[in-house]
Amino acid sequence: MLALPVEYTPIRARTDFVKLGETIDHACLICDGIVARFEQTRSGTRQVTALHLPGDMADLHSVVLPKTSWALAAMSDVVLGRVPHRELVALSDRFPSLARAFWRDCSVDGAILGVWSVSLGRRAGIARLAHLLCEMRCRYGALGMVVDETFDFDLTQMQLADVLGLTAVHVNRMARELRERGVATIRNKGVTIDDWDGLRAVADFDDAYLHLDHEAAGSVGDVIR
Amino acid sequence: MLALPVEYTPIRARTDFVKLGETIDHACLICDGIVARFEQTRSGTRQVTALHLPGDMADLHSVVLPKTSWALAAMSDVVLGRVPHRELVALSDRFPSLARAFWRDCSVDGAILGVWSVSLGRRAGIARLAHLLCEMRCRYGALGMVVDETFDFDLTQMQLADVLGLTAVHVNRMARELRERGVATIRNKGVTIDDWDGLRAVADFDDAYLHLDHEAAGSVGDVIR
DNA sequence: CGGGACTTTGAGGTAGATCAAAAAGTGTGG
DNA sequence: CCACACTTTTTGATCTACCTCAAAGTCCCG
Repeated sequence: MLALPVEYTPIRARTDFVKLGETIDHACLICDGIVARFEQTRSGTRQVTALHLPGDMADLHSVVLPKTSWALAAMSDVVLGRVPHRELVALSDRFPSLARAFWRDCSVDGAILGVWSVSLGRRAGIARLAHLLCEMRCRYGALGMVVDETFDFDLTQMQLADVLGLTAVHVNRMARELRERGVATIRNKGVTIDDWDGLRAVADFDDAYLHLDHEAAGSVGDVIR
Repeated sequence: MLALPVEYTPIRARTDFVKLGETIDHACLICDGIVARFEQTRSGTRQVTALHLPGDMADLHSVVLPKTSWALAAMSDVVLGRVPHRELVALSDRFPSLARAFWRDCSVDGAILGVWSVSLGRRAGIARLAHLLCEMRCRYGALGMVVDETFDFDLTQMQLADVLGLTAVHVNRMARELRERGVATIRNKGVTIDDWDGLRAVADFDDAYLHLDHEAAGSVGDVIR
């Protein structure tokens, strides 16, 4: 259906490849790896506001808001597909249903961020970490990337801290706690869910907000590839 | 331009008028008052994820995600304009630029939520409150509703606590602190900014994320009215 | 084999929670 | 216009989750 001129670019782990306040003319499709959207305070501490997995468009909203109010960082080695805004605008002009798919994608992004806000504002550290693992289990699951209740989610504890609004030291202790409770194990190169129901209970997790049930349409990434 | 069939409905203060998990067929334009979007944990504590002022569409994303993963509550007496999804879909089908305006509106909503997440995850209570006041000052300002550095922002401290991810007791102490530092005064029926630069410094505030500069297009509410 | 990044553990400090109760508003009916 | 009930604000005292600082242990890569 769509032969878009996607420009593939490899990005090294821990590179900030979109800066705050830049005006950009393309959107980033994640082909491989993990990308974090983040912002920071004046003192320099970071808060990650989204994690993007393969198939996600990391900054589809940049099509309608080309001046960024956030930045993007590669959490692992990443392969990016850069899609010009121009093409996406043309496409959304021609196909209203596609325009709505883009709009929907940005809305799901917002729904996820809403749930993260609840974690940041109202959940204890242990539940925040558990909740993140639940979400990642579901999202990797939808990509068919969970084998034996194990998936490759390889962030350093410092990176996790920036996602969870905690310090690396506290993340370490919470990870130990989850391991000792027998619900999940965070290892180098991969997370294993040892007790899904137990983990969900700790996290107070309900997957409805991920909107993974979407009738056949799949992700925006699917449409483009 | 657009004579949409808007159904006006008054809502009493502190009513939850859209429930979690509902499937809705209309979007809510705020004509008067303040509406909070919120979610809650199993234990019942709430986290507000957006505040909507007059002219805002509180749940434009429901057009593309009709099954809610959040709820709406009236923080004050509110006048709502209900707009059928059907009409908005028809409109976005016919006018691609309007579809993009809706998409943009949802993206700004996401940008604001991102900044709130940074506050929740990385800022101390005093800065969170200061940041919220800065944002409200800017948003009410854009509506022409700030007179003498004072605007009508009348939430109880418990409601503020649900926005800021704090307890009401702590909000009270932080409000006192801001008053004692001479930067802002929270009073019944209204907030006064006593020292804008001072408040901004406490908050670490930069208004770029609000995207208030939009070239003439104005808010989605403007388009509909 | 050596150096740098990451993880793990410990000890002590603090922002904010929790619990409790008094003071100040606000609205209602008589 | 007052009395009463109810909500909201304010203040105090104590507790705890999480931070900070520091150092040792582990892993990884050249």
